[in-house]
Amino acid sequence: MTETTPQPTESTRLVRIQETADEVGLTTRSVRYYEEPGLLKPAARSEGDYRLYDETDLERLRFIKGLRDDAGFALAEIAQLLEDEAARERGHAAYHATTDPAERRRLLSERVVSYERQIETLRRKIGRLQTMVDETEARRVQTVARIAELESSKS
Amino acid sequence: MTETTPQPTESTRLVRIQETADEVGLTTRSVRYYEEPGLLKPAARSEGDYRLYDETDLERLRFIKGLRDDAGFALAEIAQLLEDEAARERGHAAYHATTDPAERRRLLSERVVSYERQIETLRRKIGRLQTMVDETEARRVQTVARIAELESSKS
DNA sequence: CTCAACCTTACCGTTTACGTGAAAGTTAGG
DNA sequence: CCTAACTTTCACGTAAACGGTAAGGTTGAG
Repeated sequence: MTETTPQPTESTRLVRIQETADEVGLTTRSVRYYEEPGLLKPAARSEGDYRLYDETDLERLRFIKGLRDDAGFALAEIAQLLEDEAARERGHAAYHATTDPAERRRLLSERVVSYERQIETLRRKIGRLQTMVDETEARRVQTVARIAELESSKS
Repeated sequence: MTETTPQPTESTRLVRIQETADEVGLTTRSVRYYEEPGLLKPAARSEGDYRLYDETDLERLRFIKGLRDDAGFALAEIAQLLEDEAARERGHAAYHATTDPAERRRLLSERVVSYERQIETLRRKIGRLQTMVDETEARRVQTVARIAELESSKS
């Protein structure tokens, strides 16, 4: 048992929490904290119980960070979005577990509804933000026009 | 001095905090709290120091609530946006205080930059949200296509 | 003038999303 | 095997954004 390096099986490179945090731009504290509301669980634990994350976890963390920073979602809301995603994946599994076309249609329909709910949530936020952009843009254009006026009358 | 009702001068109707809060859908606690970071100050105070708000204040509160609820901005960020707005208005005043075309152009340009900064901030958020919508939409479409497949092969 | 309803400031409590150690165990190079 | 660096689980601290309540002043209809 002279297995010094964990011998990365090539497809599953696992990193510890500090490297993970650095990689996605979070603190180790935040990464650990995200386990409480169930936002993510490390792909594995080392012999000595160290958290080990894989590439899927990193993507998930980037996704969470995006929602938090850019969209301003609370962790509870993010948890909801991720839960919906998980539900869809469970539906995916159930889909392959049956061959009954009617049952399959039902599962797929459920998924579509879930997607639509999520899109609705996001679109509502976008709508509000867009309104603000439009209003600001209108004022900007008006101001630019005033500048043009001054330019033309200065001759 | 049989002046019972404060005789609303028609243009400046002032309301107290409870009515104000109800009107915009906030609690009195929040409305008071917004004074701390300097988000708004009541238009006036009554003889006995009651806060009195005018229509401008109500609009401002609705604006704040929108940013908070829909856009998920922190109060500090909202304060920044409102400060920019205030700066633009000061520029507006300065604009009318001078007749020098060069100075006027400078002030207007400053305003445009301020508008653009705000638009940038909002667009960044929208962009991130839109990406999520697109991804979700793509999955939805794919799922709908799968349902159609099932439908066509059931005959 | 009276009194219920409303308001004031002040202060303590709460939730969220972490920051910051403390005390102890784990890893990995030399 | 030793040790520095990293990690673990508590556990307490903090800033933001309020909620709630106490103690007392203000308003305005009757």
